[in-house]
Amino acid sequence: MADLRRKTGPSRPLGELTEALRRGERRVTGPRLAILQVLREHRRPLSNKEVLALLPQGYCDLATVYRSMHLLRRLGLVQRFDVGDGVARHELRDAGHDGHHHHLVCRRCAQVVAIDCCLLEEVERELSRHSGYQALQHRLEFTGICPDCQQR
Amino acid sequence: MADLRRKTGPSRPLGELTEALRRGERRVTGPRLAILQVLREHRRPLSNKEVLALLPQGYCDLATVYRSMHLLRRLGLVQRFDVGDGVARHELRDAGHDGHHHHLVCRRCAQVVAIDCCLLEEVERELSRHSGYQALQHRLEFTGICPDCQQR
DNA sequence: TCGGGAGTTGCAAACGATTGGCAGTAGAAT
DNA sequence: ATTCTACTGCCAATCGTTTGCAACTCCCGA
Ligand SMILES: [Mn+2]
Ligand SMILES: [Mn+2]
Ligand SMILES: [Zn+2]
Ligand SMILES: [Zn+2]
Repeated sequence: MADLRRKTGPSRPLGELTEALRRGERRVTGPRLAILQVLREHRRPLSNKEVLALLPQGYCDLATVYRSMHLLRRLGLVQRFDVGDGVARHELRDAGHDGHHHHLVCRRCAQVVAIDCCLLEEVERELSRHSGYQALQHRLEFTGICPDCQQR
Repeated sequence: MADLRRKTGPSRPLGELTEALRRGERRVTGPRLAILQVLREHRRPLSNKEVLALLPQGYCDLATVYRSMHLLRRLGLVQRFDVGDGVARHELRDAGHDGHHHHLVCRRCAQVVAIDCCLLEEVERELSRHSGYQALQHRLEFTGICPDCQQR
């Protein structure tokens, strides 16, 4: 089995991201640029509130973060994650391949381990053949107790 | 690869379920029995509202459904699913093994295909070794376009 | 069979995340 | 600079879920 741990590479350049906006007939605004910067600098699933908090003081409204995140997702720039606590989180996608990936989250302290490789392509093909469903996608998240939290 | 489709067996008997309640120092009440009946008769992920609607008219309160579902989950009798639409769903666990399973849901009509086997035990072992995390669990759901919806 | 007490329930208010309306603001093309 | 719209801030509205509390009921022991 391949190494499951993820070696996070550098984020794709900001210019490439704004280019995606223009291609989508969307405007490159202050709030959107700032949100992209935050996502580029913090490469882990962030809630919209967290994104807002990481923005310059009072820089934009929470509703704008929500709307921007919807847009970025429609454009395929971010991936959405649901841990099951009723709060959506987003993370910038890597360049190249479709960039989707998965996580291992500690159930006590929420520490996150990123998982680089996805082992479900073959499963998806088989599942598609059996079920007749097409254009399969999946969401997969692991939880566990991290080494630190085990010592208590 | 094993057959991914799930052959749903009969539900575990009601007596076995109420026994679990008693073992957990909990009382076997009218609402809890009725909710268990609904879960036994509809073996697919149900939202709390759906469960309430399937109950005899005005039988119990939505808050009671929520509280009961929490309890059933703590006792390990039901499994919770999050499709990503902000609504939690629950399904009765099978007897025997830990009973967890996964689904393939159509993104257009929400038709559900149950997936019997879980192929992630080996992955979890490997992931635990690499990361040091313990007591791993996972949530995995597939989506796609079902055969019916493809013809449009 | 008959209390009594802890566990449960119904009802409504509270909550937190997310969305929608709307009038004013600001990209960007001309 | 002008103009056309997309976009934003502000705030109310939604929606799923949780919680406080008084009334009720399951269950055990007398
Ligand atoms: Mn990640
Ligand atoms: Mn199922
Ligand atoms: Zn994957
Ligand atoms: Zn599994």
